[in-house]
Amino acid sequence: MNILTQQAQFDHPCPIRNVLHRIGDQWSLLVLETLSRKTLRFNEIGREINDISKQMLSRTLKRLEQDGFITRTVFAEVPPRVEYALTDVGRSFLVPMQALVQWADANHATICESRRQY
Amino acid sequence: MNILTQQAQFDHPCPIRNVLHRIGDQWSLLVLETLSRKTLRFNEIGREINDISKQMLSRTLKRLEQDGFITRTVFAEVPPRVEYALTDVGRSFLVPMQALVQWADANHATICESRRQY
DNA sequence: AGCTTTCGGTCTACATTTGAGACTATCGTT
DNA sequence: AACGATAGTCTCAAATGTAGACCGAAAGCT
Repeated sequence: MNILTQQAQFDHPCPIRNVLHRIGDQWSLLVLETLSRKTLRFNEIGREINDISKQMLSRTLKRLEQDGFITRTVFAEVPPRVEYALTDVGRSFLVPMQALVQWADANHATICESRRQY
Repeated sequence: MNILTQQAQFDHPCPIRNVLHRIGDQWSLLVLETLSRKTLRFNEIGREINDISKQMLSRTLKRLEQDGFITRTVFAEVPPRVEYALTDVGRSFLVPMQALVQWADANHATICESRRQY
């Protein structure tokens, strides 16, 4: 039993593993990285990521909002405008996230070589 | 288009996004964290994580091995013994990963509170 | 002697998640 | 008058994940 599992197995509502499970899905990191530069609208995020379906973008944004990483602001206009922006929590998350991205950047050549040799 | 997407969309074999996609799955971080303390056998890892299926453990270990994060050593014994250990690359990955874990630890109460309020 | 457990997986059948694309209503442009 | 943009939701099909049976040989227990 490690730090990631010790609470999850007792169905605690909020173990570390729970947190990592959210950010460790297919799209969350990508969305947060996209929002790290500036506030964006729904379709703008979709166009940046380029291969995310509307459904998954919608779900991912909703969960990130629930968890307090981002805010969702609706403007009463037609056509509708909805803007997504990082919260303080979201911005503080960028620090460890960018360390990860940098590691990936520095090591991806090595990893690809490893895959090729396999 | 951001740093994570710019190469993936051109089907480059090894963009940063490719790397993060692997580690950003359901189980990879958990397995790496489990192996961070010591070398373990297949079923030992399964018991530590506790709620991973054998199939996913098998697949996850195979991909981590392909990508060069871990080594797989088979001992010609009966019953069989197969040991998994971190490589240098795997160990270097622990640095940014543990920063993430610490962030999750420090912020999970806030996140849970945010979920509750939603 | 015979039964159970263990090892590291693979296989199959079922459940859950994801993706592609249609659909919504309103307004500005052509 | 038709078209596209807006932010989503809905439905159906495809992909992915889970649970549990199964494998063969050996060691431990009764």
